[in-house]
Amino acid sequence: MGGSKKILLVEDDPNFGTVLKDYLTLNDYNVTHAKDGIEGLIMFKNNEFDLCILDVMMPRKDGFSLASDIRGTNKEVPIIFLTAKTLKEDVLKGYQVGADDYLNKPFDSEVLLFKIKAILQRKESEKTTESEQFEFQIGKLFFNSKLRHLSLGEDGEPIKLSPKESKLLRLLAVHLNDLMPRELALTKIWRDDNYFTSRSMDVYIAKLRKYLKQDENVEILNIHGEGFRLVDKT
Amino acid sequence: MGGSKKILLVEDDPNFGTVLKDYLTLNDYNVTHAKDGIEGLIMFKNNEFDLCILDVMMPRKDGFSLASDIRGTNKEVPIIFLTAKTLKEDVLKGYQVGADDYLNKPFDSEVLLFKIKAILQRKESEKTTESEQFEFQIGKLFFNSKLRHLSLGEDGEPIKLSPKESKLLRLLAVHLNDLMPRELALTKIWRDDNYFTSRSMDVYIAKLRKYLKQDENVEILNIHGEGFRLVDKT
DNA sequence: ATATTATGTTAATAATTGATCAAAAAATAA
DNA sequence: TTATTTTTTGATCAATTATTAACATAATAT
Repeated sequence: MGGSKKILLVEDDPNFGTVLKDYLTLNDYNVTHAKDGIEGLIMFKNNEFDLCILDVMMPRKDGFSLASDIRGTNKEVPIIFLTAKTLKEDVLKGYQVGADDYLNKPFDSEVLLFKIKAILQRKESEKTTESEQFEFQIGKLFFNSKLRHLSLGEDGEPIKLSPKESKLLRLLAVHLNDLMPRELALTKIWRDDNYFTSRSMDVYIAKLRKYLKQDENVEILNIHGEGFRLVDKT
Repeated sequence: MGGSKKILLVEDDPNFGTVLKDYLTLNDYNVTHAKDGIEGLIMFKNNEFDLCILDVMMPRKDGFSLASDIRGTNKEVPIIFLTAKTLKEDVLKGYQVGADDYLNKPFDSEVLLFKIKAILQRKESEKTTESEQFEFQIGKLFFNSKLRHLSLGEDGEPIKLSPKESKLLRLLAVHLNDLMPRELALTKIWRDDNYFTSRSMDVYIAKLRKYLKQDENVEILNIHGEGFRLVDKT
């Protein structure tokens, strides 16, 4: 089945895990079942998943720790926690680590399906808005967001950009000559919108401005309170 | 306080409702408390809310029914249900009617805060995708409400407008040659209709009039006690 | 006619947001 | 580990924006 979404299920209870896997498989999801956090992380790194369902209490590496690691490499993939505990600290910890949803065991499987569907739909509509374009020409500058190279002319000696520099420039380039909302960058790249991430972003804008000085027709303008605009006056 | 989000809280238990309202207010939300579904619906129709928190079991009109009515006029606003019941049918019903989240009473208030924050952030970033009209031509003037630019001719040197200036001009432009009720601007832009916001709006009208002088055929007229009218005599 | 309320406008002030440099902290590679 | 790169944070300054006061005129009602 080609179009089925890939789910990473990390659950140490073999019975429950198997049942859940079968249930999801029956509902047309492509499920990979990892037995603990360590295994989960390895599988995550070696595959591309559309969604992660993590048990919280697991030997070797708990769900929170795993979620942090996952977020370390991927700030996009939706995460759902399964937990027997209803402790407030746990719930908060979950949201802090970037959970998309939370389910207390025992839960109804139909509810889980609903949530999965809702979350995947949300992500889907976000994704279609922005293509996976990674090569841009901005004035005389050539920018490859995958290689993180910025060069003057197609084969000038490239400046190497850091991951965040590159992601930010890419977002700006996608919205060339148009507004790139501050919030968009903060939620997409920093995954949190607060005073500090906002300051951090400003620092990156300053860095990019330096790089872009190579072409005097290219600049990043601020729209106060809204965001930034990468303009090409050529 | 300008930036505080407006929450409609519909809860029939007076004690619980008041406590919750106070708690949210303390956390910088602007809370309107309705005592039952009917009152909630009236309030919803007369205001602009960023989020609705609805109790499920209420006299006169239950939360689901209210949610349907709300969705009837607004498909965007996030809805959180509060419920004592944990019935699966209820949860599904809630999601079907367009709930964004679900909380079982008793819940921890900090968790609620987290959810509110998460949901509002999500909606905020979705909003930027929205395709609202943002380009207007008024006489010889070209106005882009997203970039907050006003220029004489399609590519004249643009005047930069402030956020409120831009929002107000946009509302006027949407109602070009027609009445733009004072109340509309106050609820939509200032999110509060009182003496001070009203005076503030007058200040902004004065500012806009200055900008619009660029085209002698464009002006803002007052309709005493009603609002303003942006006219293009061309 | 006059009291009252609504609007017009300018300017001062307060509050928010952004730019930039430098240093600390954290993450990653050698 | 140590070295290097990347990211965050702090501090300071600059720019922008929103609100309010003050004083004006205009419209309406009694």
